[in-house]
Amino acid sequence: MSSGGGRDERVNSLVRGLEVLKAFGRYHEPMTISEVATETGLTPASARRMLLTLTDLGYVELRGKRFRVGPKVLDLGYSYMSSMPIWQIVQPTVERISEKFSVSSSASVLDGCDIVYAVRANNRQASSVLVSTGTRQPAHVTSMGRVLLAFTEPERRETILSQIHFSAYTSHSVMDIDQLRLILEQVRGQNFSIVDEEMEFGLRAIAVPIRNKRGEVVAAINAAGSNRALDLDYLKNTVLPAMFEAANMIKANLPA
Amino acid sequence: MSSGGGRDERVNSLVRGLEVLKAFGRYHEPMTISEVATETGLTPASARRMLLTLTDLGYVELRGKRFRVGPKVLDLGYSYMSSMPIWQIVQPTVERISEKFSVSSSASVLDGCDIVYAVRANNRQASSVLVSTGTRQPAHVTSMGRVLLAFTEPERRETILSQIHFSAYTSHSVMDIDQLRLILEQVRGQNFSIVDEEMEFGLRAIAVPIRNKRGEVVAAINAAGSNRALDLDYLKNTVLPAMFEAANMIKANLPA
DNA sequence: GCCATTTTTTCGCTATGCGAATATTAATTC
DNA sequence: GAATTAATATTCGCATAGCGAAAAAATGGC
Repeated sequence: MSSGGGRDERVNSLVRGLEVLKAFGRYHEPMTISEVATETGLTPASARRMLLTLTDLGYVELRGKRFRVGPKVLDLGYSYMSSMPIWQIVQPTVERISEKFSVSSSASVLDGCDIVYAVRANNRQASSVLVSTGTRQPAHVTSMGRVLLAFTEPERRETILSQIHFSAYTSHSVMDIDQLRLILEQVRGQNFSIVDEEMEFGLRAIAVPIRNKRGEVVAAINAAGSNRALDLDYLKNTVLPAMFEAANMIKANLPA
Repeated sequence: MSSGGGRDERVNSLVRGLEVLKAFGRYHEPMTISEVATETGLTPASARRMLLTLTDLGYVELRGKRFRVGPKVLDLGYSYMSSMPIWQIVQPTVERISEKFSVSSSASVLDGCDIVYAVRANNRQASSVLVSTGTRQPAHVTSMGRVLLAFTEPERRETILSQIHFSAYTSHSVMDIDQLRLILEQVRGQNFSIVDEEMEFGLRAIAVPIRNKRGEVVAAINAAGSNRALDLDYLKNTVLPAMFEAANMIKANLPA
């Protein structure tokens, strides 16, 4: 981006301001000016200016001495949901799957090494994991992440793989990049993925890719629940066909 | 904000950049530089700089000649959800209500003249209205909006009321500020609201306030469905007590 | 190929936003 | 309550960041 002309085409004040907004997501609590300054590396005077600007615009609210984000920031995220017709189609679909199979059903996309949840319908008996639009989870230990990685362009995939930080979320978590490559190859072959207790004990999930009319994988959809309730045969023989069907229906309804 | 000192404490480049982000929510489609420039009033050179910055940061993606927001913008909205413990408590609650009564159940807050949805659990038989985190609806014709307005500080409420744009969403919509004031007074007295086909034909909803430990109303929770399925007696005698109970449970679980 | 439009690049310019320093206020310690 | 420390608000000199205009290059439509 700094190529050519020697002049920076990047608006640094915007970068700094967004950094302040981002800090609220990391900190999880209302913050004072000083805390924002510390969290962002800005001087107190700069942090204050950014905060006052964000407050003026309504994205941040001042309560006493502390700033916190207000509901208006949801507008920024909402633009993602409203600008892509796919989510309007997927939303009722995950609701149907959730109800039909008493599972938690979600759809997500890949962003960096994470999946980002876009829509979700939960059956409470299925899962007590708190997930909402925007929730991130590490792609490599989630069913949807596996699907999305498997069908990502090879070069891009290798870049992502090289950035993965392997952690033992459970004792079942994949910890090795070569093992993960094998898994993804398998996923590519079978066109679905199953993850069993790799991110969370007791949780089993199955995911399939959502393709657009050009055949490109644009999202993934899953069904998840406790492994006690979701027996593998049931998953493969009953749930999976319905999910392929759902993915095809979504594809059929996507604009060209 | 421009008070004192004669110097503007507002960072205009941040304002402009956020204006560009906001434009994507309005436009609902991928945009070219020129379209962004037109939509925001910036010059093409400025619009380009903002777009390149946002792209560099990952919030916007360039596809061919068009820019569109990427899933990373959901991080910005997510900071709202993650910084307030209330939504973690409310999420399973709305799921329970939705399942128990075969309704759509949501929670929202007031922002300007709108309610902004924070969490939702939908039963597809109940509602096919597409709502997700961040969805806005006019407060004055929604059950939750009525509750939130009723319990807003009087001065603030009058300011909001004076900004309401009365439209006939249906033939039942309230169209008069005095009538609305009467309704809100009633809501205050009974501590719940029912809205019947005021925003959407066939839709009936009931809402109660969620209070924090200090007794302040901080959100509203509702149950909604078709007026065919949700008979008024059932709503008042069966659903409403459960909602009061839910609101109390949420309050009990909120941090001090 | 021609023309209109859009995008990209360049660059002079100034006002924007910066950080340092100081004043004021608030919080903490004894 | 007084003294001290920390945080916030304000001021201001300054230089560079970001601007818009203009030109060059690229693209799209006929």
